[in-house]
Amino acid sequence: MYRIEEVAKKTNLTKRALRYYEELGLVSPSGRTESGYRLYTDEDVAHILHVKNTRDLLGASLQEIKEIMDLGKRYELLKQDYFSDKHASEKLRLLTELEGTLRAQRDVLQEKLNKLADMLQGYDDKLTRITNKKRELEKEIEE
Amino acid sequence: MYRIEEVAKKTNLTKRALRYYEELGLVSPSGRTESGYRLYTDEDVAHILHVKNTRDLLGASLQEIKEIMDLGKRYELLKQDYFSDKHASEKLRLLTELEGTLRAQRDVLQEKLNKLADMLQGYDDKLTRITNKKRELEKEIEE
DNA sequence: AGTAACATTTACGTTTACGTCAACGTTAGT
DNA sequence: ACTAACGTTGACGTAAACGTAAATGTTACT
Repeated sequence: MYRIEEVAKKTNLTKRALRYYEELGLVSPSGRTESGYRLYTDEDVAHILHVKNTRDLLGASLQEIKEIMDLGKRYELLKQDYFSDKHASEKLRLLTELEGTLRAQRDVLQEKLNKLADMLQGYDDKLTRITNKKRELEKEIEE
Repeated sequence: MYRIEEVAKKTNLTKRALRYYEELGLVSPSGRTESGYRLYTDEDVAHILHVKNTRDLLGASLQEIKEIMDLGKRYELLKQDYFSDKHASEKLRLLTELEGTLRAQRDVLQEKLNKLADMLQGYDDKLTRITNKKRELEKEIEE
């Protein structure tokens, strides 16, 4: 179990950001000491990193991230009462909703991936042009 | 030449955003009508799209984007006085600086690309698991 | 036992990236 | 010639994502 500063270092977030994320209901430490210090598990840290990646890579707002995760949690809850067939159709509905949003997110990611690849190619082209230019200049100077 | 609303539609930015970018020195319309209306060329639009992509994909702040582009412009300026060998070493210095920042940006992009690919894989896995689960549930309901 | 380094909550402050009027001029269609 | 739709420049407002300071308690070391 880690205290907040450890987690801040591990995740490269500030302590304030961690508390803020908790305030939004995005991440919660698994426990507290008797005196009230937050205690995070490795699992908590992994979760935080996932949130951070979603923010950085998908470019989603913290609210959006929360909504995605709440959807997942709602399903996990339903999953619990496994043996109540009564709720099978309800499960199916939720699952379909979850599938929809996930597929949408996936498509956004795919789109970003494509654009990123293009952009990277552009950078590489520019870099080789610069390298050539540098060689030219170095020759020019030598003389 | 397009007026601002056209450009807003083409780039999927608001008119306010376009003016704001201009205020920051990020993008300027190539011309104005006699009465003061902004006029953008296709080249301007392409530039704006590049800025937008850099913001969305690299996740850079508008200030950072400006700094990157200013560096490029500084080089373009030096490039102008092509025949003054006197400045060859100065060119080389600027070029090396430019190369450095570009390479850094490239590495960030590469890193993001890798993480994005991972994340995408994660989504796909989750989606196939959900699809299976749905099939299960559908069977269960039929009976 | 003292103290430096860590933690807590509360609350106000700040930056970025625009949104939203207001007051006013321009363009274009009928 | 009128009017709707578009443009301009201020200038103030705002949401998100924290930063920062204050007041206070806790750990841990010497």
